[in-house]
Amino acid sequence: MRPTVHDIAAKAGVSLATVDRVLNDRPGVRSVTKARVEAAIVALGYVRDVAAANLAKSRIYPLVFILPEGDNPFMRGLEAEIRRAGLHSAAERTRLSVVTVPAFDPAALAAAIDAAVAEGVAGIAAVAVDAPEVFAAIGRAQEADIPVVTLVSDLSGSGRDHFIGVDNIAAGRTAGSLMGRFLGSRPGPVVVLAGSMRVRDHGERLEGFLSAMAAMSVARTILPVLEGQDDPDLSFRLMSDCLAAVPDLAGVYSLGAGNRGLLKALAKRGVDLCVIAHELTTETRGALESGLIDAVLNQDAGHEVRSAIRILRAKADGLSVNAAQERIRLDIFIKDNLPPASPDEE
Amino acid sequence: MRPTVHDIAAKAGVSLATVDRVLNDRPGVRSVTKARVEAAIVALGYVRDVAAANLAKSRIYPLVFILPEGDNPFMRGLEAEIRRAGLHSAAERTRLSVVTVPAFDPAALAAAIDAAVAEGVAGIAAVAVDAPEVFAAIGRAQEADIPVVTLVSDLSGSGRDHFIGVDNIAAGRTAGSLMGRFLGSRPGPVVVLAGSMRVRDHGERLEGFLSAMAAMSVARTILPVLEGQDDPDLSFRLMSDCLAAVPDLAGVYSLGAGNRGLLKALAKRGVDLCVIAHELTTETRGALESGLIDAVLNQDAGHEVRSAIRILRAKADGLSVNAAQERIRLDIFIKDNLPPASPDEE
DNA sequence: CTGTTAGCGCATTCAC
DNA sequence: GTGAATGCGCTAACAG
Repeated sequence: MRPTVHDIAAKAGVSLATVDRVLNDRPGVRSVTKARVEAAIVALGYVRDVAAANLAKSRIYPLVFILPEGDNPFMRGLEAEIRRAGLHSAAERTRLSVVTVPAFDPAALAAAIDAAVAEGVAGIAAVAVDAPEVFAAIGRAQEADIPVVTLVSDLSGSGRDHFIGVDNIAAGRTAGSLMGRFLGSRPGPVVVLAGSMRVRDHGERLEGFLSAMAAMSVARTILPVLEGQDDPDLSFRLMSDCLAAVPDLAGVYSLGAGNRGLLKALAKRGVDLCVIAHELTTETRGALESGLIDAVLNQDAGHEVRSAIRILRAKADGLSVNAAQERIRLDIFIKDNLPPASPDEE
Repeated sequence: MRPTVHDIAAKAGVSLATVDRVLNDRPGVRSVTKARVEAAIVALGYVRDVAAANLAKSRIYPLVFILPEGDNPFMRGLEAEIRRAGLHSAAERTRLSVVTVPAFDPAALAAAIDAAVAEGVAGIAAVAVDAPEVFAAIGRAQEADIPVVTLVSDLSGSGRDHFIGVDNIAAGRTAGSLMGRFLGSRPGPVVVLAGSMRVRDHGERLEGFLSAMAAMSVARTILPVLEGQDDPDLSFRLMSDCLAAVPDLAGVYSLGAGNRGLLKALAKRGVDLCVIAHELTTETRGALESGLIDAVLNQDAGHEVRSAIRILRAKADGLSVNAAQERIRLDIFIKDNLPPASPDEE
């Protein structure tokens, strides 16, 4: 049988309450007593039964997710995963809520973080925007002792406890490498369609892509980046203009969420390009199946949500996290390794 | 507050014991009483607190993993993941053990299953071999009411409760598709290096690969399959002979665990082929980084182990499983999206 | 500073 | 058939 608090109380010659105090390092224990108890703990190899502890505390963890609003399919998919995770939240003693704020808007994001802090939530997961207001708000959350994780787009250097998402530089490199191999010796320039350079993930993907393309044996022109603000109409216009202006275009790397506009422009022109996009959504899945898109780089939203919950809970309890399990992989999907469609993939 | 057994007891006008009886449908309750309790349960929207239930039961779940022995790096990596999961097993009230049996040996596998059943374990996870003895052994486990999941290689049609692994036909198709794109218009035949057709995963991968190659616009000769028995020496000899006999060989698909022998043969010849292999190990990772291998298809061993544990526990408790979470993805790794090396990846 | 006591939500004897 | 009482491992009042 595993040792319990009773065993360590007996071994140390103290009461349960005292054991509990040193276990949760609460004040009110003489250092000698504390030392004796700690000795007993290591001697017995005690490890606390978290389930029992939570039962006794009957504590619940209100967690808030802050996402950009709008029709960004990946973000809406993330939201769906959060709601789905909410169904099982009872078992994990968590209560999940979602707050949406205007995309690429630092002030709104900062306000949402402050509101969550004021509410006294047990943890915050937010899709970061790279701006001083957001830095400051995260700092205030830290001071209030509320763990914060960044989701999808990081803000390292801020006080965030953890980043949950892919290595976006590597993602860009991967896109570049695949683009190079798929194009082979075929000539023609390549264009990058982004959302906004205000979010770090887009900037990092571009950086990785450019470096991979530069390292290719076949030199290739990269046209100036199109910033579509993740907006379907703007993305469509930018892409249409580009297709008209550059008849020998060989490839497109869509590193943001402008895929709807991109696909519309491509379909209209009926050109055969090498297209690499991000995030598996109903749109990109369909385009992959029809051959309009050659590869999709993806981060698993379900995995990210579950990871965020586990990490925020662990942080709230002051526990450590299993880094290997929490690492988010960069999935490469082609037509052939597409997972079966899930009902609410968006 | 969530409703508890007390609430339902009060509402139904019975005692806790009776509530418990109907909750775990144990005998000894008049059908009228039972109906009244069940009405209260749905009326209150009761959902059982699993943590508390397990605490009260103080039950532990002995689970056994049956793997092929030998120096198959993927299997040893799987074993490492099981041991790693064992460290956290306390929290999940599981006790994990690993049994190894000779590879591709149905009788040994069947005997190991029978032994586990005799021991009275709570669940069995096994890498299946396609043979009647194994079918029969799985059947006996089912009769003893012990859940069985197949790991990595399936045996559908047997009574296994679940398969944990990738869709191997899709894996083969993916390999074929990538091979075709990477080779482009480069001429030359392609060869497949397999382990044994006695395990279904190898057969399925071959099937998928052939169909994808057949569907390519560029017709390409596929040489007869080399069966290396996942043995480094035999794989090395077969590959060396092939390289000598086919000077214009364009590509290799290694669908089993013969990568060590393959790489040795390739390094010796210093040829530049398109090589696609399975499973990310220290060897394949190194070869990917050095450019000897172009792509690695992988199934995440850690994910598989954690999934097996969750599923066996759920089955043992008669609970349902979240299919989406348990689906094992087929990872595509190229040089650029390689995850950081973990200490014990093997 | 330290100990006693009473639960958290559920399962399980043992009586009736 | 049904109910009362006890405990799983831990936390949290409340006393001393």
